[in-house]
Amino acid sequence: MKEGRDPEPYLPLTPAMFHVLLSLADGEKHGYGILKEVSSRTEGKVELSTGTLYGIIKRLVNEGMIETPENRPSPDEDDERRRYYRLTPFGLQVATAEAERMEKIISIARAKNLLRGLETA
Amino acid sequence: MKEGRDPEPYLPLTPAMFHVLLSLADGEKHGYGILKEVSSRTEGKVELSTGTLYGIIKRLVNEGMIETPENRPSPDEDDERRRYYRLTPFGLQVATAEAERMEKIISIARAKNLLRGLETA
DNA sequence: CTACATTATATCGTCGCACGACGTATTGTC
DNA sequence: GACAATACGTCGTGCGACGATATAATGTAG
Repeated sequence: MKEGRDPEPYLPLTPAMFHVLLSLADGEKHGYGILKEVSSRTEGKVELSTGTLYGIIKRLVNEGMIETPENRPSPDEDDERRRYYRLTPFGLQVATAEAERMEKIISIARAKNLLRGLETA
Repeated sequence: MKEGRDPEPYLPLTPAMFHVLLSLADGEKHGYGILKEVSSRTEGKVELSTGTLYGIIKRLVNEGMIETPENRPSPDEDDERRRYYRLTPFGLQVATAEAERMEKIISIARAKNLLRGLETA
């Protein structure tokens, strides 16, 4: 069976960190692009500051959860200033583990009637 | 319509804080009882230290999310040492808002294929 | 009866992290 | 030519989690 690093010690992720991983989950992006994706995805509710973002990126790279792809995008639509990042397999594992952790908490919240049930119609 | 305080500025809750509110969502408990409930509910994965717990309790009381009930439990099964806490209506609102926030993130994670879909059978 | 574990509450110091402020530079628009 | 937007980054502050530590009552095993 696939035995990589254990994601557990990294949980729970901070909300900001999870937003960044989530943002990269469907394709590589550059820093500023992550900022904009998170903002639009959350309807402007989550506005990561650059201080938050670049600190997180540094840590994620150090921990091997994201990496910089070697090949630049098609040279015509490239921007020299941009630095791209993508999830590593381990980064994906951590993000998935965090999502599963949240799912469990949600089901408890549901059991305690904090949320409408799935079929309470 | 019911117009109380807005829970939004308090979100996202820290995982530890949410665990405490969640613990009180189905009835009042005392500090040590919260510790044990969280531990058993999470299968020992979340072990709040007393430093974490009593700091959180202090803040939650200050912010009006929890309160101490005036009446002690039936005097035979009481323990003088215990201090009980219960959710205020506002505390319930905040916990619910946090649960809803998590639900949204989970649905995004699902959309990006981080979790098995509901009907992927 | 005397240790030791458990129950129970509380404080303190450290460290990690989010965040706003600031800084620099390029590109695009009015 | 000015200003907004794009894009990267650092630094200081402050809050919060957590382990360590303290205190004390109760319950249990030897």
